[in-house]
Amino acid sequence: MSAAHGENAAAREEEAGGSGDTRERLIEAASRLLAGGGPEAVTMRGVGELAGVSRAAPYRHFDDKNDLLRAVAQRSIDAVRTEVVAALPTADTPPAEVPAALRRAFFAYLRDGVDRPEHYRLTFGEHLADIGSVRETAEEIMQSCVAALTDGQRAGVIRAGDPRAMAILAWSALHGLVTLATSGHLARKGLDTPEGGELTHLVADLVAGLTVREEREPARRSGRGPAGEP
Amino acid sequence: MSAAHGENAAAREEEAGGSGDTRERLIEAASRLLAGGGPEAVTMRGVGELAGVSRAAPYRHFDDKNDLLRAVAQRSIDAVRTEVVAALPTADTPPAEVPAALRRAFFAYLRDGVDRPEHYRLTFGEHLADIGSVRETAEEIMQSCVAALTDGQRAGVIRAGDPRAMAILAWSALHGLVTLATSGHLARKGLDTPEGGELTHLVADLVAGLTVREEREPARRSGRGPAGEP
DNA sequence: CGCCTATGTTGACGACGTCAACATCTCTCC
DNA sequence: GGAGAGATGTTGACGTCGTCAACATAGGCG
Repeated sequence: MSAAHGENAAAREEEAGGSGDTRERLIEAASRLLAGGGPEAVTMRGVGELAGVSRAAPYRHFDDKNDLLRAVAQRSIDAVRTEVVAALPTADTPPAEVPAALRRAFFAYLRDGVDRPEHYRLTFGEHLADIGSVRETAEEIMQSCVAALTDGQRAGVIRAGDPRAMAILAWSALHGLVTLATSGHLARKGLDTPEGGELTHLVADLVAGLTVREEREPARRSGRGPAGEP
Repeated sequence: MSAAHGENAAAREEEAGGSGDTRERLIEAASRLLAGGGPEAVTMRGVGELAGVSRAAPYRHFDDKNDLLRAVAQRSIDAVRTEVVAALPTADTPPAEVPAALRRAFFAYLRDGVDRPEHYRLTFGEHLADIGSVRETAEEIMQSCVAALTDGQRAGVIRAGDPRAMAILAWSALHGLVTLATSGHLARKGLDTPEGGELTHLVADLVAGLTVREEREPARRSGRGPAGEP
């Protein structure tokens, strides 16, 4: 009832050169199966086989299937965080470049989700139980976004308002775009190229809604959108 | 490969007084199990038992488990559509009341999702395969929203911009709020009462972003939010 | 050397989705 | 009325899945 997760044997041999290789191969195999057919396609037997071990071997490294999937999800959200935080504007970003940086960060998030839909759904969806750690990482991304918006407000390029509320709405919109697009509720045409496509425009609109109003209008339907960076 | 779904026997005895009762009980049972523990908790055996029939009886009314869940999802989204469309402003709505009507409609959507999270995820999530019909209903909701925004623009209360893009972003934001809230990524405190809570404020902010700018500021953190209808 | 732990294997169990075979009930048509 | 047909429901069985128990091996350490 109170044991931490993933406290299976061999959890602590992190960088010991031993044979932690197997654990790695298991995660990789699970990740591959996940990408191929969603969580249902990740079977312990299949993972073992793909990793070159037997069907019960994964239980030497993970408590159960949920624990294994959690490791995959954690790895996935860590990558998202790295990418998004790197793109977000900081206090040092010249004010004029803040909107472009926001667009880059938002689009990176969107792209991660759309490119690996099963990983995204696993990470931010409902399938997983007991994902405290994943949730923490998500909260870190949120905090970075709030900080970026606050900086932008100080610099006079982000409109007034509770930055946390704005970040939640922006994140929700991105999350919605990813899941709606990948579940087929949205046309997804043109997202193959990073610059083109409807989602690019939507991200631009989203950022436009966060910035202060100048003479700029929503910038819709203008051949090359404002997402081509300065 | 080309057969329509749900074309099982007895699919056509819709209002025939016969014993279509069983089909109804099966859907009800599946719905109950779904609400209790997600799609994994919906087992054909369990559905049969809860409906008072045997484990294979559901196959007389549905092609397979997916078909049964699709029926549940269709019923769910139909209810959402009815509720949301009823709340949306129409061309006859006095301009001054358009924002409030939008808030009501958006909040109804949000509330439906948060109140029955498993149904919502089933309907708008990824679990289901071959949900053409569900997707069509979702598209109808979208169209109604686009129409409402267009009317609002004509009436001068909705800001300029591509109404379809605005509707997609708004829907995405609502969808994101629902799924993030119900998967625990968001604090969900206070949503028990329809008027209170953070989500109410967020919906208000969302609508504020769609309306024309007057002297109004984002209206955050003001004890009783603008969601208490006029 | 002998033991302990980490790691890996096979065997087995129960739950699940699903199909086939059989039973029953009802309606229709002669 | 009776015979057939179709709709509806039942049990039996199969293969797959997650998971545990029992057993095997191998390496480190006293």
